[in-house]
Amino acid sequence: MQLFFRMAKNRTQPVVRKPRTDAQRNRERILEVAKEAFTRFGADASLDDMAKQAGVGAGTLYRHFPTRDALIEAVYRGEVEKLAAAEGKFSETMLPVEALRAWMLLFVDHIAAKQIIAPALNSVVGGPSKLFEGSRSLIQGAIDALVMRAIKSGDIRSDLDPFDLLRALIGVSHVASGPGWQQSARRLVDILITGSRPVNRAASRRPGQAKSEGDRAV
Amino acid sequence: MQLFFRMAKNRTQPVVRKPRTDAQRNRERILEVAKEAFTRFGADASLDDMAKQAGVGAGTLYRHFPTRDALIEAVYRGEVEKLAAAEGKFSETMLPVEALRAWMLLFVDHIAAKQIIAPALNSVVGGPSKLFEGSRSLIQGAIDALVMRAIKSGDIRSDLDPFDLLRALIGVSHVASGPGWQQSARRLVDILITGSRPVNRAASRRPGQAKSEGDRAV
DNA sequence: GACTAAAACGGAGACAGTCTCCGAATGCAT
DNA sequence: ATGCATTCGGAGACTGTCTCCGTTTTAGTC
Repeated sequence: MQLFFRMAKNRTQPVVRKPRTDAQRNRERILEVAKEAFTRFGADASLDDMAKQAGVGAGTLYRHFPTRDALIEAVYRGEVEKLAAAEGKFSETMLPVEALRAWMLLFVDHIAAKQIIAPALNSVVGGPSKLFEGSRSLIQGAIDALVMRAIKSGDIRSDLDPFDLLRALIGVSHVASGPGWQQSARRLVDILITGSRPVNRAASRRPGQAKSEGDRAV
Repeated sequence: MQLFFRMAKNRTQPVVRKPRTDAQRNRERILEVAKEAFTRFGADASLDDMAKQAGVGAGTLYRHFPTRDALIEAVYRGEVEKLAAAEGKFSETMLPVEALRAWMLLFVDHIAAKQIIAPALNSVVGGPSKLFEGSRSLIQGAIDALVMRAIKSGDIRSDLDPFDLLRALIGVSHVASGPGWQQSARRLVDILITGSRPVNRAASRRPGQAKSEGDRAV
């Protein structure tokens, strides 16, 4: 009976072995060290150094995480998941626009604070890279839901593409350095929200232009 | 007498020699090759390869441009200068907001099109790097002028920090990849402009929130 | 035109980081 | 206890950065 069961398993997947404990342990130590190293030395800290630091060979590190990006994603997947989870909470307890605003601010706080992830996130919106596919869908799902709700409530223009906002957020996260970047980021989020409101509720352009006619001299 | 004259010269500046023609020629060939290489292979194209391509030794390249950033700045200084010049033209011929919008779009077109420059521009808003100091002041001057004028005309909120907009633009430039980024960038510029209009002319928030109360279910 | 000091050249090589390969070690399943 | 799939780990090939210094070139002078 038991044998039969295993054979059935072997059909679908080669073998379903429990992952070796040392492999698991090494993986976690690498992640720990990597997080430390990335925040200390930036996105291009030496991978070989991390391996040494974690007490494993370079081969081990590269087997677990074939590329630098893969390692970065693994390190920060936790943050991404928190972010995705926050969407649900905000949507339940806040008004549509405010939920969107709160989530955007959280994005800036969580992501931009770890400068390392921002460059890597580019592959989310752009590159041919298939890495970050998991993170991408999580984030995309969250912002899609928030924007949809805000559009339905009438607080956000119906022609707003959530992906545009995501691009903008990643952009803002990119420049997360220099004095006062956090304040600046918050102001930018407000600007983005304001700029995403429906036209009839936002500026009526014609009067604005007409009025400015008198002020040509500067 | 002549000797005397030369000695006098030596006091102020070691010697005022005309720059060697080969140095000048090599410098230009390096720039040419570098532009090509950066656009073909991205920001981390091999510098040694460029040297070889330009028919000079690595030492020569590094003497002219001590760091990668220095080379990048030199390559794209032309673009930056065009951008700064455009500010004056726009300010003279267009209404304040429209000038600002046009310049922002030009920024996206000129800068974001060369993906290479965006990462380097980070040092403009952030890093301790003293490179790009020249470019920084040019760009900053342009956007300062545009925003000031738009504020005076009443079309833009008076508490808008031009530096915030600059940050946002650089951010947008950062994500200049993937399908349709150019359209997306244009939409984002519009959103930023709209979001920067004075509050009394933009959305009045309270009614918006009140109205949204009825739409909690989503 | 020949001379000379200053400047520029250029490539060998030291160094650092990435990534692979494969013999040795390990632990899961029986 | 044992076999074998899986993992380990580090030597080493490779690539790119940047420096050093002997050699070459040139502007300015006589």
